[in-house]
Amino acid sequence: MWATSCGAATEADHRAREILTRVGDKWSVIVLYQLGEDTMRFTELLRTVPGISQRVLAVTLRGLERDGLVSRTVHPVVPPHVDYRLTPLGETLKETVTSLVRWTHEHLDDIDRARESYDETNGGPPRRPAVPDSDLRSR
Amino acid sequence: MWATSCGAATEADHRAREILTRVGDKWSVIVLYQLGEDTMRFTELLRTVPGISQRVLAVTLRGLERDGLVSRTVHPVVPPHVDYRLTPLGETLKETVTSLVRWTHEHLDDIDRARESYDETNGGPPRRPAVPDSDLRSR
DNA sequence: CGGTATCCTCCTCGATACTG
DNA sequence: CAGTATCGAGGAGGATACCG
Repeated sequence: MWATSCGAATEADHRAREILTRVGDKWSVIVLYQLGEDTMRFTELLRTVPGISQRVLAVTLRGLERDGLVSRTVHPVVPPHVDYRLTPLGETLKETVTSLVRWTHEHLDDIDRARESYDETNGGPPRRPAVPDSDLRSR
Repeated sequence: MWATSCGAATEADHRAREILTRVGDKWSVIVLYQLGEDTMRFTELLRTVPGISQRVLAVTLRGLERDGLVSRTVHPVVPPHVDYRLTPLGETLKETVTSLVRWTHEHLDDIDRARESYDETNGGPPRRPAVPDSDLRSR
């Protein structure tokens, strides 16, 4: 229903690609995965997803919330307490996300080996374009 | 096994996130999905994945090939004939990718609605940082 | 046909600092 | 605790041109 022999850029295709961009985004998948395990607070996510910055986590959560995948609950206490959890819609994605993450863990080694052998036959790992040094413009 | 309460940035986690970046990349998922349907030639993919540029398709395929997910077969004829298809490793990802794409199509409307209602309660869709208008340089 | 080579432009992400 | 504001660097991706 998608891979029609004719490659017309339908509206649905365009939208689908847009959504995939969100779902496929670097951090969204991980955050969704974590929330699939349990309801979590902001700082908890910040710790559990090491490497993510405060700002990016905030942006990511906002995006997921806007898409209706994650809900945000503020408990009016002090200090503030905010819970994030999957919405029913988010739950429908849970299995797919889980299998994606699981696949990744199961095949880390395969990919490592594939890359090694690829880099061997071709010359080394993908090289940087080699900065022309004369690129440092006025600052 | 992943969501350990302690959020130490293990090597595996780091690698896993790297792989997710590849798998979750905008175009990779779509290309993998297409190749899941059938073996395809370069130009065929170029048409079937409307919106992708020649360069980006080439880069994407190179990446997938390096990761051992896609194989490239050159038939020494003129004009050149090159086939791309999933490797056995790529096949192991097929189901997950398919369900991801299917989910996307099934929930396009849900997401649209969620965004609308979100944008309604908050002020309009996420705005651009407001281009300082004096940014429109010569074109 | 199936790519590379360049160039250039956003847009994402990270670091840092400040606030309710 | 849970964010927002600001800034700056880098990479992803598009347009275009050319090659085997």
